[in-house]
Formats: sequence, C-alpha cells, structure tokens
Amino acid sequence: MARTVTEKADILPLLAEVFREHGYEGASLSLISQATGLGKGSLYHFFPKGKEEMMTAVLASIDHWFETEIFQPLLTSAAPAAAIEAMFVAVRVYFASGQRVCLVGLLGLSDSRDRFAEAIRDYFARWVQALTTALQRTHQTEQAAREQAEQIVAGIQGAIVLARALGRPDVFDRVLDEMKGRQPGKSGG
Amino acid sequence: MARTVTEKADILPLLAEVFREHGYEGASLSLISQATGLGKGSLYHFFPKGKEEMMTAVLASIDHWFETEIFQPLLTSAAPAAAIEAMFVAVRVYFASGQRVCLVGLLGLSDSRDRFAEAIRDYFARWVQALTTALQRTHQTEQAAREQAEQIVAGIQGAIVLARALGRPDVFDRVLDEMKGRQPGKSGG
DNA sequence: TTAAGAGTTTACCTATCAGTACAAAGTGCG
DNA sequence: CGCACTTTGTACTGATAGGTAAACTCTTAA
Repeated sequence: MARTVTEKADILPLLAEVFREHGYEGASLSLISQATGLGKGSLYHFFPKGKEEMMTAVLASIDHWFETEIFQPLLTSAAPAAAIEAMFVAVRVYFASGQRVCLVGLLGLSDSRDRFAEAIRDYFARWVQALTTALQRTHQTEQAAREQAEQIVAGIQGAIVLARALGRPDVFDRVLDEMKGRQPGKSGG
Repeated sequence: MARTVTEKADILPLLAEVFREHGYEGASLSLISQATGLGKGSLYHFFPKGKEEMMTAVLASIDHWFETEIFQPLLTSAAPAAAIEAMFVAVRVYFASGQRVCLVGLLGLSDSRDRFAEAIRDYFARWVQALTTALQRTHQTEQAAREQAEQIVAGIQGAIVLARALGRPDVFDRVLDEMKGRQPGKSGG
C-alpha cells in the first residue's frame, strides 16, 4: 500500500509524456495511472482537482523549462546570435527531431484548447517576443525582427507536424538548418 | 421516419468539420449525430464500419480537394510560378487564415495517428512532391526545390498552429506572405 | 396493391470514462 | 512501542463511449 514518498516533481515528466502521446482527452486516468505507476488514490491525492490540474501542472513545468533554457538566454544573453544558435540546438534535442510532439502546440489545435487558452497563448507569445528581442539586437528593425521570429516559431511547429506525418526526422533537421542558415552573420539574408 | 434521401456526399463536409473541431477521439457519435442531424442508425447505414470509416471517407474527400485544387495545378500548370502563387491564395482561404485547423496535420500529431498513418503520409508527401516539381520548373535544382518545398509546407502547418494558439489570423497571413515573397521572381531570394 | 429496399428511430448492450469514498498500510516523531 | 499524518489500493458511482438489433416509415415500381 503506501510505500514510496512520491514527489509531485518526479511524476510530472511521466505525466507530460502521456499527455504528449495521447492528448488531453485521450489520456485516460487508467493510462495515466499505468504510465506513472500511481493508483487513482495517489493521483487524486497529488492533484485533487483531477486531470485538469494535472495538465495545468505539466504546462507550468514545460513553461518553466522554456523560460530558463530558451527565453531568458534569448532575452539577456550578451551574444544574441549565439543564443539563437543555442535555441535551435536545444529545440532539436527537446523535440527529438520532430518525433516528440509539442504538447502546447497540440493542445492549441485540439478540442481542449479553450480550457488552457491562456497558457497556450502565453507560451507562444513569450517565445516570439524573446526571439524578436534577440533578433532585434542583431541589428534588425523591430518589425523585421518580429516577422522573422514569427516565421521561425511557426517553422519549428510546422517542422514537427511535417516530420511526424512523414515519419522522417531528417525533414525536421533540414527545415531547422535552412532557417538557421537564413540568420544574419550566416550564409545569406 | 425515413424521409430525406440523404446523400453521403452531403454529410461529408459536416463530418469533416466535427473531426476538425474535436479530433478523431473527441468527436463522439452523439456530437457527430448532432452535427449531421443523423441518428446513429443512419450513420451506421452510411458507414457500416463506424467512426473509422467516417474518418477515412473524410480524409478521401480532403485528399480529392487538394489533388484537384492544389497538387495538379502545381504539377501541370504551364506557369509554375503562378500556380505557386495560386496555392498560397487557396491555402489562405481553405484554412481561414489559421482559424480552421488542418485535419490531416492534427491527426498526425494525435493519438490516432497510427490508424491513418498511410493517408497522412501520402497527403504530405504528395504536397511536398507537387511543390518541388513546380519550384524545380522555376529554374531551381532538384535539391534546392525540395528543401524549399519542405520549408513552405512546414511553414503553412506551423502558421496554423501559431495563429490559432495566439488567436491572431494576421500572423498566419504574415508568415505566408513572407514565404511567398521569398519565391524566385519576387523581391529577393 | 403490394413487396423490396433505402433510410430512420428507438432501445439496448458492454466497456470505459472521470471522479469519490474510505479503510488499510505505510512513514516519521516522540 | 504508539500515535498522527501521509500515501495508496480497492470498490464504487453515474455518465457516456462506440456499437448492435430490430421495428418502423417512407419511396419506387411492377
């Protein structure tokens, strides 16, 4: 019965993976229970408000990861071009070259969009804003930087969709490389 | 009361819309029944194999639309640059500037991916191939054309994700315009 | 007039859904 | 050891899921 002193933080990655693979509605409590190794009793002990609270916690942890690993470097790095380069590398690893879905993007397309609309909007708005700031600091006008930032964030999301649909990680890598090559200081603008 | 001689073709657009809004798993039979105005009995009369057959039929109709409206013009038009331009226009209308989800892309990200994997892969493979052919005919090498085709198809899918997440159709339009402007014969490459 | 088939309604099936209740079994502290 | 508290297993709820079966109502045409 009660054995391990499970920590909420330990099961968040497992929860995230279930939601990524099955979506919000598709991730049934029995699937979640199976993936985390926790019974319903434990799950409702940690998340009294049920599935919605689980998803909220997962979104918060994803948000935190991107904030520290991607957004802050873009916003504050002394070398914005290098921060952008690092973002491409981090994104490729994080999304496993498109074999791992972006949960926030998926959620935005799905049925349950309205329930988490604010978190979804914030995630993308802050990503675009951080990238805009970095691009602007590589000698671009605010408008050009914003357009390019939208282009890149959309390109990453689309690369996930396309690479997954085709079952070809190399497509993801190629799309990202092409966008990276279009950056100032690289081949051509 | 059997009254209206309902045609399968008449309800396909309604079916497609339900699947677009709720996904495959999220589109329950009662939702489908409500959206189409047909009871379960009628639905199983037209689609004996149930939901899966409904989705298959919807995917086939989507496929047919893209084949005639997008792929064939790209492959056979005497003016490939104009066909590409027409594709951007058609896509903007079809996806309502990102307010209307791409069902095939959504399906590729979702749980039910495996069930329709072949149709999903074909849709995107043929889109990329058609666009590659058109780009190649605008004086590009095969490799450059294919890379750019992947870039554009991914960009369109990503623009849907981003514009929907932000709730801003203008983002969709801007991302597409930027890609259109990068075409040969336009501003700059 | 009537029989066949298309189209439809209704009732029902089993499985599973999210969520609840609660007692049993663990833990740390004294 | 004994007590308070945390964690977990199990059994349950009512609702809904996808799907089936059969009775019923039209239309058509011989």
